[in-house]
Amino acid sequence: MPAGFSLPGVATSHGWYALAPYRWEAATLTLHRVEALPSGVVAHLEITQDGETLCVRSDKELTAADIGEVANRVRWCLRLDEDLSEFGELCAADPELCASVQPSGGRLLRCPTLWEDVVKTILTTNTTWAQTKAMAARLVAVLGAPHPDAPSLRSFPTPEAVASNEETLVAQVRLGYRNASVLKIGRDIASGALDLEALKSGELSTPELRKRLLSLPGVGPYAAATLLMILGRYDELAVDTELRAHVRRKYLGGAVETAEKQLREPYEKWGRWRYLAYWFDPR
DNA sequence: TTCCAGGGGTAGA
DNA sequence: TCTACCCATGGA
Repeated sequence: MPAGFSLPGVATSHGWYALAPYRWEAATLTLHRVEALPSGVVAHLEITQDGETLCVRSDKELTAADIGEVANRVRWCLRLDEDLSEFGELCAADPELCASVQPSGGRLLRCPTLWEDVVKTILTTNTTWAQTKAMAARLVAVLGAPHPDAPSLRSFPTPEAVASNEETLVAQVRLGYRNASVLKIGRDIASGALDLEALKSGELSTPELRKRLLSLPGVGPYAAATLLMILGRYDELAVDTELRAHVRRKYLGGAVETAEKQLREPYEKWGRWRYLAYWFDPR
C-alpha cells in the first residue's frame, strides 16, 4: 500500500462510490462491491483498511485464480500502483489545496473495467447526478449478474449482457438517448471489434488515447477528459457546467459569458496535473 | 407547461 | 472552427 494511503479518502474522492455496484458504508468505513469472477462466482466483496493493511473479504469461497483477479481489480480501482508524488510535491506550496488533496492523496476511485467507467461517464452527461445514480442502479438491477444468496445484489453488466438485451435496456433501464451509445459500445466489445481494456496498457500517448476515446459514440470532449483521468492522464480538463460555475465564481468575478480559454486558464500552469488541480481546488 | 441538468452529434456557415 | 438545434429522461 502507498505511504499514507487512506481507503475512506480514496473511496469518497469523487462520486463513483455512489454508483452501483459500488456502495460506501460510512459508519464502518467499508467499500462494498459485487463482482462476477472468472470462475463464474458472483461474490460480495467488502474492502476495509486496518492500519497499514488493506482487507478484502469475500462472502464466497474463491479459487486461487479468482483471488488473484480480485487483487488485480482492487489494485486498479484504488490506484495502488499509481505514482502521484510529483503532484503531491507541487501541491505543497498551497496549504488549502494541500489540505483538500490530503485525504485521498490525489487518487480518484475508478471501476475494474474501462467498459464500466465509459458507461458511467456517459451516464453523467446532460443530466443530474440524481439521475446518473438512478440510471446506474437500474442498469445493474436489470442486467447485472445476480448474487446467488441475495438476487438484489448484482454485478455490473457485461458488454454481452447489454448487447443482447436491447429491448430490456430501452424499456427498463431507461437511459434515454444514451441507450444507443451504450448499446453500440457493448455490441462492439462483445463482437471483438472494440478492445477497450487494451487502452489501459499505458502504451498510447495521451493525444492518441484521447482520439480513441472521442471515437466512441456518446463520448465528446468532456467525457474523453473524464476518461483520460480514469486512465491516469490528467492533462485535459473536463469542461462541464460544474467547472464553468466554479471557475466563474472563484476566478472570474461571477462573469456569465466566458470563453473556454478563460475557463482553462487558472489551471494551465499545472501542466500534466491540470485535472487534479481543478478537482481538488477548494470551492 | 416549461426549463434544464457534471453534453454529444450533426448540419450549415 | 463556430453556432444552432435536437436529442430521452425526470425533477423542479
